[in-house]
Amino acid sequence: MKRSMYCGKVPESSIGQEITVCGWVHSRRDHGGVIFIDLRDREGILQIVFQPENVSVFKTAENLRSEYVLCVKGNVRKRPEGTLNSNMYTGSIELVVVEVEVLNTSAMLPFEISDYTETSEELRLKYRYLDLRRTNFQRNFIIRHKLANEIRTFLNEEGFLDIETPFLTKSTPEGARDFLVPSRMHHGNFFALPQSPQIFKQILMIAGFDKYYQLARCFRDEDLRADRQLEFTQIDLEMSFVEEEDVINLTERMLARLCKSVLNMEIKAPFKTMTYKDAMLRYGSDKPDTRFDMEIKDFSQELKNCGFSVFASAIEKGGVVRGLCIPEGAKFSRSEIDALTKFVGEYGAKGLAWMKIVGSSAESNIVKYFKDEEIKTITSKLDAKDGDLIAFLADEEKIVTQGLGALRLKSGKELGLIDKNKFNFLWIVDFPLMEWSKEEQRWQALHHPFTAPKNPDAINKENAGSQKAKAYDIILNGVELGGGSIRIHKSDIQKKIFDILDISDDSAKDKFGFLLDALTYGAPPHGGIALGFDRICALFAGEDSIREVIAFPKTQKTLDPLSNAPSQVSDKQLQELGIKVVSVR
RNA sequence: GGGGACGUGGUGUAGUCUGGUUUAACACACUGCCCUGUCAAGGCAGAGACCGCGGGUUCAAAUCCCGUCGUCCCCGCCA
Repeated sequence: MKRSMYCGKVPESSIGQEITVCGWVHSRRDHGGVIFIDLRDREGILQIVFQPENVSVFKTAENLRSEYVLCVKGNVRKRPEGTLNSNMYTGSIELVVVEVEVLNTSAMLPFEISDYTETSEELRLKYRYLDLRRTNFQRNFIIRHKLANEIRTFLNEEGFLDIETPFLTKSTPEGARDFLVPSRMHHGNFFALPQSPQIFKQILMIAGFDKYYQLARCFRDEDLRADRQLEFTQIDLEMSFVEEEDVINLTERMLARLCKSVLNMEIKAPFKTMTYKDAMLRYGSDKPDTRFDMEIKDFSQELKNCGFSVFASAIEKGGVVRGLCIPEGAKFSRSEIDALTKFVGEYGAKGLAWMKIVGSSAESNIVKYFKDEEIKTITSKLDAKDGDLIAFLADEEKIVTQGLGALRLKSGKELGLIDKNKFNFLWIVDFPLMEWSKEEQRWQALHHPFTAPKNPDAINKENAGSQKAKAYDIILNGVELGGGSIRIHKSDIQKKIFDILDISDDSAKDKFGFLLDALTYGAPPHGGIALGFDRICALFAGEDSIREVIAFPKTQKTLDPLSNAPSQVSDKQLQELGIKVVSVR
């Protein structure tokens, strides 16, 4: 018997035909005199009917169990009146068995392959091949494939060339921790797996390829989160002879096309744009979720002379006072407010000041320190209404921004203010080029040190903090999909930037010398963007974690329960690589 | 490196706060039987866990304490 169709794709028009399908026993409903099997393949489910007239086939059906693999030949027919299932594509038809072959049996499953129960992720990952049989996974990876395919088609049409860059590259200690690969031929030397193809794609521009793209695997040896894995895929692209708006425009057209072709969703371009400064001030985040309002307001001017010493002194020390109105928060109990205080404490806030709005007045232990007009300013600026809670943070700007930003997001989620059907794309622009690192006492690039300044002639060590970058991040529903920039294409400017970043000539030469050299041989103006492909897949599939769109992910402790990686290696292997294990933690 | 939540038959959970009524409960899955229109099928019967692991307190521990391991979430980190 040879398969002629996918179970999930049998059309109503095939009624009356004899077809052959293959798949897994999804469920079995034995009525004694008639047995139904839901046969599942990657496209969906088809109901198979076994009737007692066909004695040998019926006997086989009585012994079928979950996840047995079958090949079934039968006749497609319309289901009898009143037995239609409108929840499935094949719900109006069924296959009456003529012949069945059991291709394989299955042991009892370690967990149910059901859309109705959640199993621990550890177990699911250990038996990933079973987990991946779930219909939502089959759907997720079809979406992932469609997205990848559509991206390639789009970029090909736009004249981009898909060029591979190496996995075995040079370690560049700026940025994330590298995965190191020991060199057998050169003991004591190491390759690094790429954190991104950044330098190579710039060199491809210098080489004249003009438009490059790659669905590039990247590696970062950092701690994991729901949206981070050790290895991940990014849509990496670079273009020559362009400015910011060219890359932005291309990205918008690509994303709008993905929405249309994969989700059948119309997205209007151009997308909204917000400056970095605005995003941090109003949303407390460089990746604001604009699906709900709840904007943060600054009171550093209005309250600098207020009677509440915590606020006044914070402002005097150069900090800020900002507030957030949580709708219907006045009903929060003391312990609920304590929990909020603890929550903002995770971001360094030493306390949380609050006022409950009851009727038209404010109530709390700090209200007495404020003049009536100050309260009025606060409530009107925040548009606070009866029953709301106003939360304030007073501290250095970074702590206030992060704390209120996180509180806004948490409250928005918990109060159900987020419309899950919205797809809000947003560009963040006008990024600072550098920020001061207190730990290292030096300037650090906000994106990376190859990002072009808006005004390269004006920049110096004194004004570096106020300089803007030709950089842009694309945000979707509060998730950073990716970012890019126009790069520096002149070696003198690149040297100047390294100088301001306190990367010495020797060190720059050692780390990035090959790029600096390349910039001296006719580098064209160029720029690009890198988008997190896994995050895009997760958002398009409606998943919260990128692990749901990656076939074989690692656990949070960076283990693979399926293969048991990482694992110890033999002494012989280590010897060949010239590696001595000094201590084992 | 730090904070939090969780860990109970194959799976998902209840029981833990307030130790004893527990012979550890329920649902699903599993095994057997019944059933000709179900679709998260139904009915009857059955098997299956010394409650992550180690130690302690107590007459008595799934329950309290200490330690440890594992998973997830968050902070740091992720140019």
